[in-house]
Amino acid sequence: MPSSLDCGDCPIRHRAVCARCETDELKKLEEIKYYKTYEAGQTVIWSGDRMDFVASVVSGIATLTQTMEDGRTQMVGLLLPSDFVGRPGREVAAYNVTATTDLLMCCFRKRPFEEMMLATPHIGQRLLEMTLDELDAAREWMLLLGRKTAREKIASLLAIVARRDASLKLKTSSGRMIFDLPLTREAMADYLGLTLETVSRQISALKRDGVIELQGKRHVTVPDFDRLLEEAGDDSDGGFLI
Amino acid sequence: MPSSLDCGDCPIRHRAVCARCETDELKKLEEIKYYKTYEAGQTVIWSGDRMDFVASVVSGIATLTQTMEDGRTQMVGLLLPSDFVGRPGREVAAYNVTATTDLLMCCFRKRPFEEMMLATPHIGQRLLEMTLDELDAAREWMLLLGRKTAREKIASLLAIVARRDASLKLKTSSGRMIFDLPLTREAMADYLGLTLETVSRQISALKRDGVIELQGKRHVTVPDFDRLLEEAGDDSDGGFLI
DNA sequence: GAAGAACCTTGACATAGATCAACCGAATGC
DNA sequence: GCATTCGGTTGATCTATGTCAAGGTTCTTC
Repeated sequence: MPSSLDCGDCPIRHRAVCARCETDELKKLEEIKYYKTYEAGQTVIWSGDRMDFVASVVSGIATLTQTMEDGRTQMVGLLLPSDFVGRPGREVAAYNVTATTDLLMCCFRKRPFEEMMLATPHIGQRLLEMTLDELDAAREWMLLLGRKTAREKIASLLAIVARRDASLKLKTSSGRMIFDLPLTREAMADYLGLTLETVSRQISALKRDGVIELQGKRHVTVPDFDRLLEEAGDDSDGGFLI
Repeated sequence: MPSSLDCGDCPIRHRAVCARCETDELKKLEEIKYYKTYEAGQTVIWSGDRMDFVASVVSGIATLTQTMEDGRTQMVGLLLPSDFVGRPGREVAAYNVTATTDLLMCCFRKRPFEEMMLATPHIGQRLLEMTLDELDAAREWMLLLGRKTAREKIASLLAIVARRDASLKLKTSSGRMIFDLPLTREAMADYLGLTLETVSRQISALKRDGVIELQGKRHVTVPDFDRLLEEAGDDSDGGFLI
């Protein structure tokens, strides 16, 4: 059924690279697109591999990671529905891309996509906007990695996931919030520049202190979102606009 | 004299946002541009302030920093000649921008620049390219912040500065390299997510181990660039293409 | 329903880097 | 010429987080 999806019915229609496209532009995109699925845990691309497509995440979650020769790994991107993968003009993948849940991607062969970008300013404009947003997120993340304590890192991650989840469900980010963690403790550690043991301990500590409640390992209840933000060390003024 | 600079003679002509512009496009840009200078140490903008211009760094160095309420600060961008400051479509600065050396900026009032961007695809195209480069750099930096040791962080910073300096002088990045550090120990600490004491100690250690030589506090000689890269823990294959 | 395999938690201990503090040298100001 | 400030170095000590190790749940597979 994925291969029959019509752009008009696409769940990420208004947020992805194609968000600004007119119907005729969409029709052209439709001609060069194809769908691809990956199972949870599967690798989408290895860093250094030739990559002859770019893509949008339609559903599911993927991660971008970098690794050092000795195996230390750092997540450098968390790809959620509507996020874009790949770089026009680049031949080779710069990061490992891994599906952390079952994943559906809307792919475009690179060459035709690049040509369309030149012919269709709307695509480039939207991609610029999305890239600037990602750059802002990366900079927020740099503050987290460089200066926050382990507890603040965990609280920040929980706040980010909570907010994203709320925005998907069109709810406000305040008061009591309930959501599922889409990441293992290890993936969280890779996101936060910690070890998985420290992640586990700090989650236990936040639970003990009543900042969060847990049902199982992944299902989280935040009784008071403002309290969580305090723990994250973020400026109270909100920050993230997404 | 800055205000009389002609785009044709501009030192960053072929690397800045205007790099792809044709002569007639350049002429239009020339009408809305103005120059501004800042002294070393001066703040260009405070995070949260209204910002009614965007700009290119023409000469000198500036930093982008984020701070937490309690004063912890993390550098999230190092702006070198040709780098772009500000975000089209954003009213308010998201970061502190500080001149670390005397600084010359080529400014455009935001509104006219945004209009030109819509009318002139070359500008948006180039800005996209530059933003993607910055995102890659930010991700490299995230690996550094999250996973590298203090010694590797210092070595990485030295390698980055060395490479940038070499590319300015149109030299190759290998063998013996000599350059000046454009940052204080404190600014390096803010870049690397360390304290200035740790920076100082690790620089002394690299010196003791013969990885670098120092003349004064800022003038650095790297006898063997490959050795430095090993210390940085980077994949031997180079990485940075700039 | 036993045996693995993931995934997670917790404890004991080690250590890299932070913190606190003293001091140095070169500018800068009076 | 003396005092002050700024940027930097180095030492002693503390601590947050990493490392190593054991054990617990839950789910899958046979």
